[in-house]
Amino acid sequence: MSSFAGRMKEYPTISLDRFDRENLHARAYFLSHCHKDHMKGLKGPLLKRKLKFSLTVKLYCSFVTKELLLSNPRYGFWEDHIVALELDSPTHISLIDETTGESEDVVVTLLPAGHCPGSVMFLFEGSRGTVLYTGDFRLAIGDAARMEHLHSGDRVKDIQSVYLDSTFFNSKYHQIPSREACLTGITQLVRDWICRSAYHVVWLNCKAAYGYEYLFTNLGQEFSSPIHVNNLDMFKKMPEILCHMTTNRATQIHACRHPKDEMFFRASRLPCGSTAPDGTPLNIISIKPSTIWFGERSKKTSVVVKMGSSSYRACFSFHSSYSEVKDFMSYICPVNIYPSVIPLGQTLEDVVELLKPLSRSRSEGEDVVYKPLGTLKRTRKRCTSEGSDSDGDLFDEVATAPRRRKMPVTDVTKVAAYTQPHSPRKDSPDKDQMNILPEPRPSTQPSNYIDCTESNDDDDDDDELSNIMPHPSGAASPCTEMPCPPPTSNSDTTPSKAAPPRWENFFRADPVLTDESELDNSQTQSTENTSQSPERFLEDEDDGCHMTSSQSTHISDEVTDSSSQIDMVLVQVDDSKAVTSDQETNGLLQGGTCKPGEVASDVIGSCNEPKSDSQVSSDFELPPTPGSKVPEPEELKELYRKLAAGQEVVKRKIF
DNA sequence: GCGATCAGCT
DNA sequence: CACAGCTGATCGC
Repeated sequence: MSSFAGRMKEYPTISLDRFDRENLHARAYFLSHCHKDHMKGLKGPLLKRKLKFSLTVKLYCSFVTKELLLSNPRYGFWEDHIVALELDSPTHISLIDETTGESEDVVVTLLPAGHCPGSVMFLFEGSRGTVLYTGDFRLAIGDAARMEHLHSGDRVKDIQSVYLDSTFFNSKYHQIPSREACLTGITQLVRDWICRSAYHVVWLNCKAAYGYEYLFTNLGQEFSSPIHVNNLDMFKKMPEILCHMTTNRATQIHACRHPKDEMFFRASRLPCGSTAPDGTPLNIISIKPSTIWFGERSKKTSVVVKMGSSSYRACFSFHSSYSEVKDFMSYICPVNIYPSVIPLGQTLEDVVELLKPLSRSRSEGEDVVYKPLGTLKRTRKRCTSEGSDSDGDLFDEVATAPRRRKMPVTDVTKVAAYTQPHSPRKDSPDKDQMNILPEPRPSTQPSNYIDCTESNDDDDDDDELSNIMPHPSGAASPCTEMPCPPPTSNSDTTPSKAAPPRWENFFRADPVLTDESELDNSQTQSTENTSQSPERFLEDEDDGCHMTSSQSTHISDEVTDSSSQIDMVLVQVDDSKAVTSDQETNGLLQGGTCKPGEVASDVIGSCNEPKSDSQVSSDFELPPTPGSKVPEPEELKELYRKLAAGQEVVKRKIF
């Protein structure tokens, strides 16, 4: 959470992302994005009164932020005082003191921040130097080099100060998998689940905040099925978002909310109350996007980790990792870096100390080398990174920014994707800014997918699945192509592949349950229907869990090597890895073939029961799932025969 | 009645 | 482990 007080040393007459206290006297306001912790005081009565009598005080933000802000009527009084600016378009602003008439000019440029729809950074240029206020951001490594307005000609601008989103500037978050990698993992889990039957639904447990639209729109696109959310009013002018989301509950992917949604989920209900009209209980998994949870893991994990029988954590970050921040700051190498977020468990001093090596600010003990011919040069020992200066600039002027090769601006799509993918055109800034859809990276699609490689599950409770899964042996998902098969009343049959689903025939739009007794009732019923043991609820909350390893590594806690910036590869399972190392170690595949109804793959780690560090074989000694199909001796025999012959025993999905 | 602040909760 | 909120209680105006 931002603890930025609102003002920058260099330009104290403007306020950013804070609108209370001293900021009430600002000459101009800037809002980087529409998250509440950056809007403190924005609807305060004092500010409202000030606006009423002011002709010059404005709020500057992106077009999307303006739209999102004004979709909340409580901010309606800002309407005539908001100036929406295009991305990457330097704009001259006069900062006028209305009492004295005194004026100061600055040029501000909005840079895409990749944090949530409409989020931007503000670059200010004026008589007191060039400063960058980052707001909250998620940029990938190398993105800064592609940002035109951080450069002047071929060189990086000389930036005096950066007011930095340091949320994850901590070695715990040294590496966070890329947006694409996280998306791939989540997509795969969703695919595995919703393709089992029409009654298999996914609940994305996302906190109510802008920032998940990237996930929603990509999933919506991937499965040609819109995501159910409570409200879409704020996106009414953003067709690219709108077309992948819906307020119609008859869909398989949900991101709806309810004040007691976790309780609903534990009762096998969706927050919206949607049910199948024929009374068939829905099989719901929850996916909770998290970053901090992953950062707390001492071992590397997959991008998606199974928590309980039907709940998953998926890595997902709105903020840049340590490496990404480091890359960004090393590249622009400002004189000062002021953190605007103090991560939990750290002090301001900790963060400042960590940031010092990335800035040009003079620190104690740092030598100042005087140049015989006039200007002085500071040692550059710390302000280096790849492509840094060679000896050639030994006599650089003090004010010279570090020399960095600007990248061709041909690959800005990824940088701008989250907020605005293209350089805005003058004729339709709105439309441009609302296009937040990045192109998914096809290269990260798995080439081989093992439906079931982890049998080290908790589960004693996936009955609902075993009743429904068409392939008790845990073989490949029936869904091998999109769109998903239509729902069938007999879920034990493999659905036909061609026809698109007709959800209206299978879902009933019941009013959302609010009555406790009704909820309790539904819970009872649901429990009966699905044979879920009460223990499951405990497991879901179990935090004493232990990661299983998988091929896909994750947040790395190594701070030593900044060169290893490779995104964690998610789902690349080659044939030789058709059996997980766990299984191999355990000489497995007896009871270790996939349990019916299991969603598991090399991408998905599991985290449901406390296990020993060595990931003991007791993983596979769990009692069989009640109601599941125990392999017949003939089947086992056949399995052993295939194993002995080196044949495939697990079906793979080929993409 | 409203806003600010905090505890508690996801 | 909670990234960004929400609700409810309390207090002051």
